[in-house]
Amino acid sequence: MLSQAEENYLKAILKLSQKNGQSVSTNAIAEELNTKASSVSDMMKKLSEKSWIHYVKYQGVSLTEKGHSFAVHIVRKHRLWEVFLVNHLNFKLDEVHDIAEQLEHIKSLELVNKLDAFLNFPSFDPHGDPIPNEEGEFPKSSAIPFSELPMKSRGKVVAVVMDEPSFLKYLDKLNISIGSQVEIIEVNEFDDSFDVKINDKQSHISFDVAKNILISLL
Amino acid sequence: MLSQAEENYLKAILKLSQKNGQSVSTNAIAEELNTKASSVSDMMKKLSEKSWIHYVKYQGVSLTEKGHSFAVHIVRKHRLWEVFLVNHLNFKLDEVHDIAEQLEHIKSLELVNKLDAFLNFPSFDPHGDPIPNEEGEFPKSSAIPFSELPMKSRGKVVAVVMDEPSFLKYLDKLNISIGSQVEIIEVNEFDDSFDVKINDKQSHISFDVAKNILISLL
DNA sequence: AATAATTTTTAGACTTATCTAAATTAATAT
DNA sequence: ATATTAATTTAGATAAGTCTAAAAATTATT
Ligand SMILES: [Mn+2]
Ligand SMILES: [Mn+2]
Ligand SMILES: [Mn+2]
Ligand SMILES: [Mn+2]
Repeated sequence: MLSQAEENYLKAILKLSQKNGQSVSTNAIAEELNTKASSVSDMMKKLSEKSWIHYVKYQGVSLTEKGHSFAVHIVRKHRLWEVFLVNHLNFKLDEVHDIAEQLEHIKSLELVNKLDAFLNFPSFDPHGDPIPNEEGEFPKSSAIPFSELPMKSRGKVVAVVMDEPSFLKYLDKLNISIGSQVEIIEVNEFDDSFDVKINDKQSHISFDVAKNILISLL
Repeated sequence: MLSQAEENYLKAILKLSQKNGQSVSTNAIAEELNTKASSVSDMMKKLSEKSWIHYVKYQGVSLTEKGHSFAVHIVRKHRLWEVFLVNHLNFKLDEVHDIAEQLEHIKSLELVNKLDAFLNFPSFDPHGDPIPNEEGEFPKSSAIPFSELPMKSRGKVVAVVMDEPSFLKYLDKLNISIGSQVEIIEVNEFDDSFDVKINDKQSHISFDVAKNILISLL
């Protein structure tokens, strides 16, 4: 069974390899985890012996298939807990990361899947990051949060992340429902809100609302 | 900040001193935690230096005030998580302990209190064990689960642990509400169910129902 | 291609938590 | 009161994870 430290290393390697592609350097991992390069070297040797990563001295590391799917599983747990904390315990967006950083290490497959069901199988976390399903598959990339819709492009609402009645009621008021056509007209920098078109009618929505609406590009 | 190991030791000491009163022996702790007496001795020295326990060599240990209230806090977390797992994630009674054993170590006062509120400030966990409040006070002992009402004695329903609509509806059908007079007539060993009187009318309830109804003795 | 700068690894030390085996203290029985 | 037994502590090892400082390898620069 993986230690908490080992899990954090795997997650860091996943994050860095997703960002920069190819193999990940010792220094990059050290920086990501606020530790020293020498500690990373030690750990890489260990993870490599256990076949979680491919490691050639001085050449950087990459995840094995086994390592990759485990790292994805930790990310899944992290993001599901964040959904719980924000949607059900009323935490603010900026308060949940550190707690999820701990909760992601709780070991119980049943717990993860029951939590997933309880949350209604969300596809994105409160920060708009995609949540892999039980099989480790990320939601189809065609669905993105409204808040990340490219300028000028049009999209169709395909899902809603949050299931709070008050939120759904508010969407109703905004005339947003599954299937609505949407488009971002302008981003207001100072509060991250958006001037938008909903079914060709001009409207205005906050970032908090936009990130909870999933769009498929047209 | 306490390590997970230290927290488990404090909790074990609390549990043993609640059961047997007075000071707790090295061997008792070792057995409770499935470890060796020598490991316990080492840890006692450490906890004592940090003022979590009173420790005199060969004389056993007891919690300091600080140690006691911290241990109670861990118990609080453990039991609140158990309520969440059973009432909201549909875990069975026997499946939650090991998971709560991990969750109890998550560090965030805000999390505990928000969870408490989300669960509606329950007084007992799914096993019928009392849950201390934020101040570390256990629910007044006059309230006990129906399932622990002594034979022949009568009691009054003062609270309901579970807040599931389906459960409340079922209580309604059984004619049980706050203030109802209840009495246990007989315990059916093979399924732990009870023959009872509710407002002097004979009825039958399962253990699962009985443990979620809080009684104050008349 | 040789040198300098940077990155990475190794060597050695430290902390936490655990163990086995031996020594010590306390409790019990003669 | 001694001797025996049981409980507890100490001594010495080990494993995980981290660190600093030094050595080695790689990369960049002249
Ligand atoms: Mn973490
Ligand atoms: Mn997130
Ligand atoms: Mn525990
Ligand atoms: Mn319990």
